[in-house]
Amino acid sequence: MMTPNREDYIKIIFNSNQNKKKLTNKELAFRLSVSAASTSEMIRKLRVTGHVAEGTKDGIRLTDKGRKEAKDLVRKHRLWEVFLVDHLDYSWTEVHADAEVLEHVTSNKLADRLDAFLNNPKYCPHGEIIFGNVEDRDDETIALNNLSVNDHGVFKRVRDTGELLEYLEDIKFNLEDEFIIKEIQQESDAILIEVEGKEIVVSDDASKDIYVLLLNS
Amino acid sequence: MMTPNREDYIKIIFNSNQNKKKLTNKELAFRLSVSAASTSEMIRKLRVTGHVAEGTKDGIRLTDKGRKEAKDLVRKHRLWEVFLVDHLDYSWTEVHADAEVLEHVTSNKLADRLDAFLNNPKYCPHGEIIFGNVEDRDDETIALNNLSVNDHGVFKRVRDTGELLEYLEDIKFNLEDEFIIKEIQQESDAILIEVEGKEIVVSDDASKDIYVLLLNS
DNA sequence: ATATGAAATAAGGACTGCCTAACTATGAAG
DNA sequence: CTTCATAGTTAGGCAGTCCTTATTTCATAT
Repeated sequence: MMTPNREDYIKIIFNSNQNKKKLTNKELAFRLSVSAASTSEMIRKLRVTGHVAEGTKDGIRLTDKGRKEAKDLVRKHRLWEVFLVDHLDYSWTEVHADAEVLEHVTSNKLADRLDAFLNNPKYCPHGEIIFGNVEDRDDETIALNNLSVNDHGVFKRVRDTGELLEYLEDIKFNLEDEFIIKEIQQESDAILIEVEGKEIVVSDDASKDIYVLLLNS
Repeated sequence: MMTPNREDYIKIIFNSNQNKKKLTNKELAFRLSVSAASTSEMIRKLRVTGHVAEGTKDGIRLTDKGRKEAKDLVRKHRLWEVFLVDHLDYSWTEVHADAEVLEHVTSNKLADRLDAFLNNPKYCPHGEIIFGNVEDRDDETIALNNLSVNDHGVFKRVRDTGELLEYLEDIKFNLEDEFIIKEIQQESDAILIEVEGKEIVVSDDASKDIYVLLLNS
């Protein structure tokens, strides 16, 4: 009944719902690189199985059942990421591919045991919360692009979007590092940051995917 | 191209080939609980992909390519078993189900890293060798049913067949335990064994799946 | 030489998941 | 309020996997 494919649909819907963005059919199709007809059809099926809510005005939304399943998957994905990084020497750019397939074949027992083995981690290597161990972030992180010169804070979370991670790895960026904003460049809005004694430049685009905890305010 | 299903076919063929048993279409169908037509069809496909040898007289046999793939899978399966038992507190009766699905989604990178993490184990929890770390057993194990009264030896390997494992778990049987044959019962051929100060009875049937290293000779 | 059982083939069914093309609904601009 | 563009749905179909039963072919032991 639930296939990896259907699970991927559910995860994307969950993600959008979390971000309070109204998820349209078109957007979903785009994200999955399939036609709008395909998503219409799949959404219909997922309504039948009770994962996607019926007749909503505010875009495609999950039911409680669908949300539970999505959280389960995300939890498993992130637990595997922790394992891969902490114990198998994966870098944070490498983890995604393996975690992605593992999550779909992970029984609840396995997830629970893995969780215990990892000492119930609260965050994955990218700083995302692990459901079950934390329900919501207990700190108020905001995207880096909202900061001003002289603001200082600490990196807490990076949205997992391939290229960004590679760049951050290159410049030896680490979560929990403290930083201070030195300059925000004209035109580009790129941000010059001092962190751990070195200066790095983060493009405006990238800065939207880096979440920080502000320490001055 | 390779699906978990096809991989299961290959594993079964590999297993039979290892045991030098001529594998017939019928036997394969029986083991997979499908019709003979299904296996005929699948074998045809696996010949096309170069996994199963063409026109063999001695039953269905793998090609080098097929054998390599089977060994890979078996290796992954057993590595996961070691992980589950050694680090996630699985009992040896529990490991099979999870290892079975994990093996199909395990990249070579993941397998290698896991292998290193586990310190290149030579044997899985049932005493089977892990390819890559050992190519063949270096000891001469024989099935328990070949022994005579007063023979003594050490348990080395148990064929993974569900019920047997549960029974052995019940009686706190462990690999590497030393034992001595006290008695072989009339009629039933059941074997009375003394091991770790306690006496256990192993049915003739079960004894064929327990492999030991003989210490007296 | 033939009967028997094994294996292969033919034909088709149930799924999943995708597509294009056509149609319908919706909502914003005139 | 109508119109027009865009979003969404439905219909019909295709490819792929894996299975089935029914039938044919093949090998071999008597």
